Amino acid sequence: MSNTEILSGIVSQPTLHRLPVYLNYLRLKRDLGAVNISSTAIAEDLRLNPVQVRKDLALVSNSGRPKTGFDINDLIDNIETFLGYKNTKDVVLVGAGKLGRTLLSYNGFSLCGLNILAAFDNDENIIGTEINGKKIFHTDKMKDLIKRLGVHIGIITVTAENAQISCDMLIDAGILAIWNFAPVHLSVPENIIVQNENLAASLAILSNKLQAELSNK
Amino acid sequence: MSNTEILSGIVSQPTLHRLPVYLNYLRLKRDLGAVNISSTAIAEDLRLNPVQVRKDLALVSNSGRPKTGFDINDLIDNIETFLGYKNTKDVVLVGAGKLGRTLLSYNGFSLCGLNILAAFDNDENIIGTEINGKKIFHTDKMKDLIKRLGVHIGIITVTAENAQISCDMLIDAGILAIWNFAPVHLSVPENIIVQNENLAASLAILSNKLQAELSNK
DNA sequence: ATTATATCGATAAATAATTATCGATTGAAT
DNA sequence: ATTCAATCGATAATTATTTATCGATATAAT
Repeated sequence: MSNTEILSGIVSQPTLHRLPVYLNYLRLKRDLGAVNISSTAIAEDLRLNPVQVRKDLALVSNSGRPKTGFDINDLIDNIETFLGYKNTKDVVLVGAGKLGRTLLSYNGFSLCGLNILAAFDNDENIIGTEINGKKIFHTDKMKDLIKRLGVHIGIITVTAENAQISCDMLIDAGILAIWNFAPVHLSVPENIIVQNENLAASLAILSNKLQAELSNK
Repeated sequence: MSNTEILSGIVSQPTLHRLPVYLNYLRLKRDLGAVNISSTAIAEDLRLNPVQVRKDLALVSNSGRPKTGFDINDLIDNIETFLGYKNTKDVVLVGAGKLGRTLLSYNGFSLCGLNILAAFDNDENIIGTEINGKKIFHTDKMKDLIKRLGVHIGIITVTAENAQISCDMLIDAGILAIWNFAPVHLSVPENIIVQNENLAASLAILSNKLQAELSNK
C-alpha cells in the first residue's frame, strides 16, 4: 500500500489547495539556492499562518527539524509524492477547440504526472491531425480507445451545450474521474468524480475582494 | 452605495464559489422552461445540502416563497447583480501566448461582466496584431495605457519565469487586482489582490479523490 | 372552509478549519 | 559546557462552515 493510498481522503480541501502552492514556492526557493526553509518563512512569504503551514507540511513530511526547518529538496519530493505527481496518470481530452488545443500543447502537465494520451472531437476538419504529438480522434472511437488504453480520467473542454453528452460518453466508456472546464454542472452517477474548473468562481472572488477594497477607501 | 458594495466582504469563500455554480444551473433550468425552483431541488441536483443552498441564496435574494420556491429569473438576476456581473469590469491581459490568446478569444467573459480591453506582450512578431478585436501592445506601453484607460484588473498569462516581473509592472502601472494564471506565487504589496488560477491544485484534488475511490474498492 | 404538505427562513447544534499556546529539541553563540 | 533563540510538533482554544431542527406560511387538495 502506497503512501498516497494510505493518506488519500483524509486531507481537507483547503490543504489540498495549498500544497501545490507550497510546491511552486519551494521550487522557486530551491532554484534561488536555498537548502533549508522554515514554516515561519514560508508563511511570511505566502501570507499564511505559520501553524497552518506546519500542519499542512506535517501531513506530507517528517523531515522538519527545530532551529533548521525543512530540507527543501526533501520537502519538494514529499509533496510531489503525496500529490501523486510521481506516478503518471494517463488521461484523454474531449473537445479540441481553443481551450482544448491550449491544454494539449501545454507541457507543464507532465510536472504533475499528467499525460494526455489523445483527444476526441466531432469536427471532421481536425480529426486525424495531431497537436503536440497528441492525435485527435472522432468521438465514435472514444469507448473503444478508452477501454483499450485503460484510462480513468477525462478532461472536458467542449462547449457548455455539449458538456453533458460528452460526460455521458466518457462515463459509458469507463471513465471514473472528470476534469470539467465547461461552465456547467454535470450530472453524474454517485461514484463518478467531477472536478470543476470554475473560472467564473475565481473571477467572482477576485472582483468581490476588489469591491471590498475599493469601498473601504 | 450599491448592493454589491454593502455586501462585499461579508460572504464566505465557499459561498462565493457556489454562487456561480447555482447560476450555471439556474440558467440551464430556465432554458429548459422552468419558472420556479426550490432549494431542495437545487440541492438534490447539485448534491448539496438544502439548508446550505437556502443560506447561500438568502444572501442574494429574498424572493423565496413557501411551497413555491424561488422565481428562477429573479434568482438569476439577483445572483448576477450580487456577483457584479451586471457592471462591466475592464481588464488588460499580459502574455499573448497560447493561454493568453485563448482567453482573448473567449467571449464568455462578457457574461461575467469582464471586458478585456487590450493585451501586452514582448514578442515583436505579434505586437500590433489583433485577437478577437483586442490589440496587442508592447509591454513598454503598459503603464501609459493602463493609466489612460483607468483599468484596475490585470490578467497574467505569461510563463512562470516572467510572472513576477509582469506583476511588478502591472502594479507599477496602477493595477489593484491580478488574476494570475502562471503557476507561481506572486509577491505583492499588502493592498494588492491576487487571485490564483491554480490548475495544479484542481488536478491534485481530482486525483486525490480518485485515489481514495480506487483504494476503497 | 379545512386540512395536508412543501417550502422558506431563523435558530441551534455539530463539524471542520484556523489560530494560539506551550514544551521539547536542535544548533549557534558565548 | 552553558545559555540562548529559533523552530518543530502536539494540544487547546477559537472561529468558520455546515448540517439539523422547527415554527411560519403559501399553495393545493379535500
